[in-house]
Amino acid sequence: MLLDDRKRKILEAIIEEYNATAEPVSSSKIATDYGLDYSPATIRNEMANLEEMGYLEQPHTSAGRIPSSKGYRLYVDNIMKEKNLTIKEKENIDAILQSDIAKFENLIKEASNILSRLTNYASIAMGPDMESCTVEEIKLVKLGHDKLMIVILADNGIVKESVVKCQEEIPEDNVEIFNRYLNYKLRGMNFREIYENINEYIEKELYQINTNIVPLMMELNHLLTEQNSNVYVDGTKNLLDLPELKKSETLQKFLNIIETKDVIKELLKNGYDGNINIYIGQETSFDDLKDFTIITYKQSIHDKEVGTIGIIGPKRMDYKKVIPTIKYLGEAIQQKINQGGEADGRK
Amino acid sequence: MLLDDRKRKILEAIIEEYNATAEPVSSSKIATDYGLDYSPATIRNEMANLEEMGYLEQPHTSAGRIPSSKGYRLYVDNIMKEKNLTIKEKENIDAILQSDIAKFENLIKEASNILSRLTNYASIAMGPDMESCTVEEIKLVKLGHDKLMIVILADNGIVKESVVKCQEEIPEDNVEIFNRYLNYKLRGMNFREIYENINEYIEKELYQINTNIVPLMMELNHLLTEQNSNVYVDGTKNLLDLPELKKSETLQKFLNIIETKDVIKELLKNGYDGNINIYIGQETSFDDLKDFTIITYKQSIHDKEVGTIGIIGPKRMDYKKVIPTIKYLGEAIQQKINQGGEADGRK
DNA sequence: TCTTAGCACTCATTTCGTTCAAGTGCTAAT
DNA sequence: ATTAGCACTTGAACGAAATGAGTGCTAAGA
Repeated sequence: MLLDDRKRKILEAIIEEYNATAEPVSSSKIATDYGLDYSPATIRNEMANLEEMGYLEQPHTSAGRIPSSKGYRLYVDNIMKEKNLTIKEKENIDAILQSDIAKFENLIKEASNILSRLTNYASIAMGPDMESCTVEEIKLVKLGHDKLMIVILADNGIVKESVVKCQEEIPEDNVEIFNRYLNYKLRGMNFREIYENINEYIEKELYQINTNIVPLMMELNHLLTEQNSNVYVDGTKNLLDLPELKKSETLQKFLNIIETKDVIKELLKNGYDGNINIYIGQETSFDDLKDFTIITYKQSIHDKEVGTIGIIGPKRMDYKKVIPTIKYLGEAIQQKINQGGEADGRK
Repeated sequence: MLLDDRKRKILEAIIEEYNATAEPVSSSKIATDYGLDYSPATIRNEMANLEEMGYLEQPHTSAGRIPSSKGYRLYVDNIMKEKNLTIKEKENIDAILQSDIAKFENLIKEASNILSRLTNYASIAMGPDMESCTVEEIKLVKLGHDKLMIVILADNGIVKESVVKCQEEIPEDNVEIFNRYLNYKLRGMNFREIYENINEYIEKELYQINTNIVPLMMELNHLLTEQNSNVYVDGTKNLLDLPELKKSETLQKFLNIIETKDVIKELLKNGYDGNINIYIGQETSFDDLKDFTIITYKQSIHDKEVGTIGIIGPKRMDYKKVIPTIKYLGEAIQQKINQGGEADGRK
């Protein structure tokens, strides 16, 4: 069967109506309210066709139709026209991003928070996988009389740090020695390499100088292996009022996704076609996600992934608006990341 | 009416039964299963009395009784006997706390995570209010060619840090000057004092040396004012299966508490009688909390508050077990915090 | 050949009465 | 003071009937 223009128009109308009401859409509604000059009967025939083609679904025989994931996919890819952000909206986003957030993890969290407020869905954010990063610099900083802070600057610009409390005061010059030695040994090395091979060796070398190297190296190891890919979710609250979550079963499923985070992590890690990825309903094969859509935007610096932001909301999502929003924000952040990087340096 | 021993025994039995089943408890159940040598009719009379005294409630005329908040309060304060942790359980907790987590925020999060796993309820954690802290030390650390990390050690041992990306490379000796100057000016000063008064002055003084002082001071300000009292919630998932959350209305209320966090923040901040505080149901006057109990434990170093951990669960909570657990964990952490502080320093 | 009016049919939802069982409160006997 | 006995209350479960939204199909009209 051919997907002619009338079918597209009808599908579009159904999606728009369904997005607004979350109720199955009847033929008469489309016939009367959407300016298509056909009788309900004709619409009905077309709806039957669209269902046969997999773009619509029918909850039960005597109900209206709702868009299937395939229907939404078609809509997103071929039918809808993205609604550009107004200048006002853009200015808003720009303004929020003005402030100097240099610590990347914070930037990504902040961005995700903005996103959830902007879209009124829940937002998700995840740091990068650091395994393949290399060490650009290590610094040990003495704090007070008994604390040492380890700071690692990675080649993707991300800074990781942690504080170790020592048993006794460490002389300043010991710190200096550690510092030099660690940099000498570890600079340029891969995170994974370091914790797989070299640790024990260094520990032995430095143990004679100061036994406090032991907890220090433990913490260093911890810093290197620590999952940076923690998933942050924000704005869950936005979704709680959705009619699709009124059934406590769906709500449970949703909370399960949000709480366990494994599924989200999995999704955010993959992503194949460019920065922006859209997963509509059962496209992901995670059953719990079948009523939800996730849209992600991957951030990178010089081709190195540094994190991902995104939103999760009902399949019945305002794609026309949400997609441009996430794109704009994603690009704005991208620019902000690259800004000081090397390019213009203008503020 | 007098609260005699038999009444207490019956109340105890009812609470125990209700805690196990989450169903209204009938007189016959108590009479047969709880070794009280009375007939259902007698129990029934006593139940009526207990209700009159406010310790029990009746969902509707022909139902059994459930304990009221007042009933639970009496039970917790005067009736139940805390069930001491087994040696095994204590060892378990000790073992988990072994690892060297020096950054306080992480320690408190970790502790709350343990708590949620130990109790099977949701756990909450909150950092301290830093407003009244004083600066013990400030360090600026140069990272790479264009980044500066600001590190502040507060008098309660908490370390705060942030990274600023600069417009151009800052010479090592400028950093040194900043460092000395900031320490000279700010050491011993109160967080609030600093951001209220002195900032602008310093900025002027140092602007001539290097204009990058501007974003630096902005970030410093941000570090000082930043709400450290963020509330972390963990293990929400544990509660989702509870029968009391089967009604989507209660679930919504619960999620609202968890998401907005204001209520929790409020509670965690107050707390009047010692480290441990127990809020049972409507004792808090937050209506959404009326079906829940929150137990908190306040952590401090040398009388300075450094954070709070706690749990949130159904009113029908296993108090006998939970309270000793939270006490033990709280004290263990307390010890861990104080450990390196100045006392013995033994590992 | 495409469109549509008309109508029978399906099925979720609502409503209402009935039954059922759990559990109480009260009275009277012990 | 305790308790057996019994009437009474009430939520929950079940089923039948009514309701109504919306479809699918047929046959007539453009």
